[in-house]
Amino acid sequence: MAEAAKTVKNSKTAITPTRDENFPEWYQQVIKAADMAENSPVRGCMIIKPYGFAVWENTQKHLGQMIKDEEVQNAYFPLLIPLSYIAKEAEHVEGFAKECAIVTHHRLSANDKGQLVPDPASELAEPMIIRPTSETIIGESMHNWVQSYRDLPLKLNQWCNVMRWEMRPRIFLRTAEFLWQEGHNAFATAEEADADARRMLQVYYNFFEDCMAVPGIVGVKTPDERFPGAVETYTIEAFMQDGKALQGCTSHNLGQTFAKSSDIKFLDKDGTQKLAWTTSWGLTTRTIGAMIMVHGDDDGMIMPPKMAPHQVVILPFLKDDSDTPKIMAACEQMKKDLVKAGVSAQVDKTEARSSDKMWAAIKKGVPVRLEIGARELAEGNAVFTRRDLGKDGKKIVALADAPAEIAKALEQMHTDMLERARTRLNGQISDASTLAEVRQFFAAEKQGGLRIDYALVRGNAEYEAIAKEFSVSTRC
RNA sequence: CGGAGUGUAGCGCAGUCCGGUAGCGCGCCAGUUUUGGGAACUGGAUGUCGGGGGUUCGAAUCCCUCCACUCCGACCA
Repeated sequence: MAEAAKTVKNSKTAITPTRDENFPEWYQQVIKAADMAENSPVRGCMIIKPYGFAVWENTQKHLGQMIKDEEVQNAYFPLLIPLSYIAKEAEHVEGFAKECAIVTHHRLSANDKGQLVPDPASELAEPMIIRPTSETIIGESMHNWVQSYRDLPLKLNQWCNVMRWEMRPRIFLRTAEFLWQEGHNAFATAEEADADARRMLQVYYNFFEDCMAVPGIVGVKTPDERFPGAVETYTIEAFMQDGKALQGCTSHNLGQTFAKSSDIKFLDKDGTQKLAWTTSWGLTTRTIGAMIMVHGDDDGMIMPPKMAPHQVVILPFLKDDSDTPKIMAACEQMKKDLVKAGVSAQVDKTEARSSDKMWAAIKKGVPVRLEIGARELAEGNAVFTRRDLGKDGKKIVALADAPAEIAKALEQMHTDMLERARTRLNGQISDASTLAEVRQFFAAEKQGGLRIDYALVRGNAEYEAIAKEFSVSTRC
């Protein structure tokens, strides 16, 4: 009887329901259990909590550097865009009109019932929209800044928030307000622009693999799914554990569409006025959702080491009060040694019981847990566990070797996570055994609230054929 | 924005049909014993019953209305 009860307890997962039982619900529970984000009083807008925001900060850190390495400069443009700007490009208007928030007044005043209302006297001569994307307002600056071919290429990026009034919001994946970086580049020739759109997609691809441990599948959007106004939209699709694809980020070759509407002209070497060619490329907080759905398990989040708010959590095991100062000092010293070895670490100083601290770390997906108690100090050992290997992944090393060993383990963990995700992805796609099934797979429309676009594995002739049919490319 | 469902303590829920003192489990706080993959006992605190309006002696419960969330559609750069 007691035996049976114990079995049940041990087999319990931290997250209910499990991935198999209800994937969308599992996703939300993981976010809650990891304390990453929550819904806000404002419809469709999320509150990103410190543990979730730290993941975004790591995105800014790693991807931000990769973008700078492409000789792109950071800048900042206004949140509000005059309505006339966005109205300059017909297709663009068509694409965004239905989800724009509009600012029409600049002041409140009390009406005769004492309620605060927009002051009728403060109505703006021209309404402003809250940016859903910044092509038009950055185009206006490019118009001013570009005179000569010597001013090109001009490469700008901004980290900001944008707003798209989504009807069915979903935390991280589709929110009315979200954070992103948007890059906007201008070139003198069509060839340079297309090469740039592809190169920036490659930057994202590298970020997906090298930092998020998410294997990407590169594709080109079909004409009706292109960014409004774009000549070509390149995309990276990531595959979730439920077999669905999620658009991770996009890179657009905008041709001369926006150069035309914003009048971005330059005097070329040959003395003639020419229109510039532009690109834009963006990656949003949605990728955090993708990371969760690619890596999480039934005990919660598993953070890829490079994206983890802290890579190691040091768990002090305290029993006897007299040992406490000694153990805490050892933990703090270990934290310093880890930092010296290039590993970010945090000591769990909460008063929770050891097992609760451990479960908190498991649910948050901290890559490595390091246990330090009286036993370790007495034996001169350190016990650490990789989150992705479960309780069987415990490793015992000499206390002094721990920092180096953990640094090594984190690297291996990244490799393993990427490999695991890639194997799963290949399995999902090769499950479709006939050409008809594969075609159906790529042509599939929305399922369970997540959009399925299209994707394919590179280097397979059959998939290549389908790729052609669905206007998907295997390389960028 | 169309269809369906839900809103009661921090979380998960019962109570609503048939109006009559606001409940349960977990969590939280205090204490004791415990402590290395989710501890046990004892005691305790916590509610504009989503908001507003109406019916009634009396509303979580009935009626109207608004709001939010979840799922299914539509939309999705």
